[in-house]
Formats: sequence, structure tokens, C-alpha cells
Amino acid sequence: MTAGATQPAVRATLEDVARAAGVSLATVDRVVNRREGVRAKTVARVEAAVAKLGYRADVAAARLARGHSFRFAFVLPSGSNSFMTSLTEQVQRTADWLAGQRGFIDIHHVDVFDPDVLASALENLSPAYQGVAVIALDHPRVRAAIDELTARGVAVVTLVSDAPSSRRLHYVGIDNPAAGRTAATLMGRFLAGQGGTVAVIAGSLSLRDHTERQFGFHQILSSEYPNLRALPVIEGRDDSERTRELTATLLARHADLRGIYCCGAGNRGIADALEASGRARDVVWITHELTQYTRRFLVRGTLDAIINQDPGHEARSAARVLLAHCMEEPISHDQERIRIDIFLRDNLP
Amino acid sequence: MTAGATQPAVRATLEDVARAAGVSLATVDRVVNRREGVRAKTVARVEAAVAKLGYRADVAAARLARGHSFRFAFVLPSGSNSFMTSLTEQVQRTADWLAGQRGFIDIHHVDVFDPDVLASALENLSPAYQGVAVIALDHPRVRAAIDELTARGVAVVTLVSDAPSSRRLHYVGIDNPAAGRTAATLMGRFLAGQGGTVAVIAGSLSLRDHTERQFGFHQILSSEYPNLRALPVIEGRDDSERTRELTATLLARHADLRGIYCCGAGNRGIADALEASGRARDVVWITHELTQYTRRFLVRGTLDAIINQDPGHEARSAARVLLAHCMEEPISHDQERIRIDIFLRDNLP
DNA sequence: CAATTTTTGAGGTACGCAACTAAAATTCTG
DNA sequence: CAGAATTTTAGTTGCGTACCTCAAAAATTG
Repeated sequence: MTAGATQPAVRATLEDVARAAGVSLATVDRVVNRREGVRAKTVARVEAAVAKLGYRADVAAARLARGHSFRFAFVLPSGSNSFMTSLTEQVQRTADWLAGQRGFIDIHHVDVFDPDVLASALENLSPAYQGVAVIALDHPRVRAAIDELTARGVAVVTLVSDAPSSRRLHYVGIDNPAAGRTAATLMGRFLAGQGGTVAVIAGSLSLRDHTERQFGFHQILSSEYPNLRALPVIEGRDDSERTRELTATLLARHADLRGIYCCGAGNRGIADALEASGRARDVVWITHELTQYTRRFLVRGTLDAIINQDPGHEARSAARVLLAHCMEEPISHDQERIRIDIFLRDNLP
Repeated sequence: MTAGATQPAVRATLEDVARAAGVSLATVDRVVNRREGVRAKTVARVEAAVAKLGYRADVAAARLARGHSFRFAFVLPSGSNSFMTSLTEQVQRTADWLAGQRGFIDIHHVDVFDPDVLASALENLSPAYQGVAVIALDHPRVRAAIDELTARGVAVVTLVSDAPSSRRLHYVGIDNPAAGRTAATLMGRFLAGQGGTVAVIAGSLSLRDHTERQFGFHQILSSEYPNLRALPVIEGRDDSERTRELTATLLARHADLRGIYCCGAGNRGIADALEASGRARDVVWITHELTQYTRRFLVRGTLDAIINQDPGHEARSAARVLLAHCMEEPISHDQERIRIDIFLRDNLP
């Protein structure tokens, strides 16, 4: 048995460092917190002592002493599908957690699909906020609002949907073109050796994430799976009833329809239409977001795969990124990267 | 724009509560921490004040005052494949993070594949540890060692590989039978409509996780994909060279070999044999764990899918669970559940 | 060398809570 | 109803750090 680097039983304090370096507490404090007014020679001596004793500031004590507190706004959609409901719930949970760390989250519900409404909401945000997380729209007015917040020193992270050309600090969400490519690869491989047509249903092509997904999907489908022909994209407006009708029409018109990729919401409509047609087993259906409904369709076999982003992870990540920025701490990119989850019936959580 | 529940600008402290309830700090402290020695009437008065002011304990101040510190042992394998190397690295990172929170992690490297060595390592662990994370073996001696630690009041979590019949506090790892089923579903669907044989390569069938994976794999393959015939399981002992030879033999013997599922390590050997045979494109190969090697094989197209568990998540989760247990705090099961990731070329992180 | 600037030391306070001691209020006992 | 036993409450201290002040020491300048 090999013991790893055993650490000291009890941590060194600032005072220990001061004693070891033969200087006063105040000097150690200046060095550790990179304040000026210390000779290079003394700095070196203190840093040596820090290294020797393995000194690490106690975060609890530091936070207490600093006494900072933070206030963040989360701007979420007022209209709600299952995913957004779940996201809101996770943000609420994150808020509870943050409340113990001197962080306060206010949730603002706005119609994020209207650029003007969203932009004014951002513009009228109380100046009390040090950070804002927003489901963004990639639109000039929204971009301007984000840039203005940033210019005022407010940290802005985009959540789920990005505004890449803005000055936002960070994007918390998945790589949507890659998600579309992932769906295409699954579709192509599940339909290996078969020919036919594949339908793509989006919520709206004015939503950046939906556009990016269908772009990625088409990219792979056309280059890798020439046996499959993609039909023109249909806009279901994330509405179940409308999506049901569109799907029913598709099924009626295209006897050779072998696949459906839905890169938005409205899944209940697709399931209804598919099951009513009796072709549920013959058509490969791939969609986004694990919800109580899509889970059921997947278990039942109507749905073949779900591409998912974890709203819990996204909510926590947004809060962590904002907090780290405010405390001038680095973030761990590994931990903050939002994965493109693939769920089959067998690996559902 | 609807504002959510706006929280007070600055949080209430214990003293605010004491003043509001007309009692002393000490009394509030007893009520909040559920100590006894307070009349029911007073308790009610304090709780009302807590509710009214929305008091939440400041975790930083609480930790500082309590002054507790914790020491955990992580027992990891001394022999190393890529996954274990990566896990060790992540544990090291987690240790750095924990060091700021009064938590100390010592890493012990032992031969975890020998039950006796592993059991003695656990038995001889310093009594200074309040918690232990161990890559377990499901063996009577190991189980006994875990149970003894638990009896001594040490929190034990099993990591990556479980010992379900022991009294361990928690298992941090994936559901291995489900992972095997996931692999089988991918295999079956990628080979839809084709007949042929499928090989299963395990590291060793005496490892519980490998056995469980191949069990799940066979379960789904035989029930759902009768067109595919599984060959007897081969043991590659997680050794690349041996695995290469075995794979080459397989390819030579079975002209109708259409799939390979590797539920252990030794992937470099499989890649070599597959590429040398010229049948890399015709054989569906699915394996576990994303490493620098498997990533390359996936990108190149030799490998078709990776079933992954995130070592970073596992290391952090183990530390969080131990820490929460020691501080008698609840854990968020959502966040601690280790997902079965599926990686295709398109959704690689 | 005196005047000035830079660097360092000593000490203190505050942060919000936990845990301890001592004192007060209440209940019980004979 | 006094005095003891018990329950309930008040007061205090310390955790490790950040940040502040004031003065002393050292280095630099004219």
C-alpha cells in the first residue's frame, strides 16, 4: 500500500505563515491579497513560507470577513413548456442553495421570444444586480441590451440559447449544431441500409437554437446518409395540437416516411399522430429534452432517442459562473461544460 | 414583466431573529439547531420570527464557528489504465478544492483487484479518517472490512465498482447492467436487419461491473435482437496486447462477425486488430470509457459508440457525499446520480 | 544631513455563528 | 413556604480572515 501525499492534520493559518516568515500578519495579508507596498525580497520570503506550510485561505473565514453579498437576476420565459418549467424549478432550487452563500436570485418571467420585450426587460433591470442569466435571443436589440449591461459592469451569462456576438461573459448551454449532428447520426444509423424520407419539425426557425440544430442535422444527413431524403423543415411553433396536425399530414402524404426529427417542443402532438397512424414502430422518431412526456414515449417505444440538456446542471452552472466572476475566482471549464446527453430507453435516469 | 419573489436586500442574522423574538442569541441558537432546553412557547415564538424574517444560516459563518475539519481516504488502484489515471487526477483536483473547505483527502494506491490486499488496506486505514471512498470488490473479506469501518462510524462510499451487500453509505457510479443494456440497444439498432455474430470482450468476469455489463448486454440482445448471435464472453484481462490477439483470432474465425462489445479496457488492442483486418467499417464496435485513445478511434470511425462515466463527476460526487454526511447535511440525489453517457462522434465533449 | 517617501509592524474591529458558562426563572419536594 | 433541583435564558468568547489606522523603521532623495 502506497500512501499518497499526506496533508497536514490541521491547516496552517495566516498567523502560522507570519511566524514562519518572520513578518507581521499585516504583511502576509498584503502579499497574499496582492496589495502593494511590500518589497520584493519580503514578498519572496512570505511566498516561500506559504509554499512550505501549504497555506490555503479558509474560504469560510474569507467570505465571512469580506461580507460581500450578490444579487443575480434570472430572466426566464413566461410561457412554459415542460423543459422551461423544469428549468425554472431548478433555478429555484439553485436559489435556495445560493441563499446560504450570500447569493440572492430573483426570477423574472418575460416573453423571451419577443426581442423588444426581452430587450426592455434587460434594460429596465434594477442596477442592484451584479449578474444576470438570460435565455437570449440573437437579435440586435437584445445584443445591445446585453452589451450595455456588460459595459455597466454587470456579468451576463446566456442560458440555453446564446447571443454569440454579444459581449456576454459566458454561454451556459449545449452546442446546438453538434446536437443536430448527433440526432442525424442516430437517425442515419438506426435507418442503416433503408431508403426513404425524413421530416424535420422545428418550433420556429427564428429561434437560433432550433435553426442550428436543423442545420447540423441536415449537414450530416446529406453528407453521410444519401439514402435518406430530408423534407423541408416544418414549423410547429412548439404547440402540440398544431404539431399533431402537421405530423398527421406528413404521415398521410409520405408513405415512405421513415424518420422524424423534432428539434423543438410539441412532442405530445407527434406521439398522438404517430400512434394513431399505426406506424409508430416503423418510423424512427428522435426529439429533444427529457420530460415526463418524452420519457413515457421513449419507454413505450414510440420515441427512439432523446437528445437532452440537463436543466439542473444548467441552472447550477449559471449560478456558479456568476458567483465565481463576482468573487474573481477562476471557473472549472470541465465542470461547466453542458453535455449533449443521449437517452435511450435503457439509460434513462 | 413579472418579478419573482424578491428576497430581502441583506439577509437577517441570528441577532435580528433574537431581537424580533424578544429572546437572547443563545435561545435562538438552540431552537435553530434543535437542541433541547427551550419551552414550547418560546420555540414557537422564535420559529415565527425565523419565518417572518426569512432567516437562513450563513454557511460560511457556521463552518468557521464549528471549526470542524474532515479527513477522507480515497483508495484507488495502483495499476492504471487510462480511466483510472484520469480518475486519480480528478480526485487530486477535488482534493485541492476541498482543502479550502477544511477537508483533506489522502489518496492511497493499492491493488484493488486482490480482495485480500484491498481488505487489509481498508482494515489498516488510520482511525483519523471520517470517511473513505473505495473502488470496491464484491468479496466477503472486502465486505467485512467495509462493514467494520461503517460500524466504527466511518462513512464509506463505493466508487465506480460497488459492494451492494455491504453496509456502505452510498454508491457513486453507474448502473452497470443498464450500461450493458444500452450498449446492446445501440448494437442491435446499428445492425438493424442484419444477421451475424457479436463478440463480447470483458476484462475479467470476476469483476462485478464487467459481469453486470455483459449480463445486461446479453439480456437485451437475446430478447430484442434474435437476428444477432452472441459468442461466448472472452476475457482480455484489460491488457491491450492480449486483447489484440483475441480480437484478431475472432475476426479470423468468424467471417460473419458484425459487432464487438468491449465492457472493459484493452481498447488499443481491439483497434489494432480491427484496423489491420480491414473490416473496421463493417464491424460495429462499442466500448466503455472516453479516453484519449477511445476518442481517437471514435473520431476515426473505427469505434462506433462509447458508453462513459464521468470520472470528474464521480470524484466530486464522492467528496460531496462524504462531506455532507459528516456535516449531517442532506444530499441532492439528482446531482449525485452518475449518468450513463453515450458518446458518438458528434457529441464528444 | 535633513526631508521625504516607501515599507513594515502592531493592533484593532467586524463578519455570523456555535458552544460554553453562569445566572435567572420555574418547578418540585418535604 | 423555604430550599433544592431543574429548566430556561443571557452573556461571552473564539473561529480565520479582511481591512483599517497609526506609528515606527528603512530606504531614497535633494
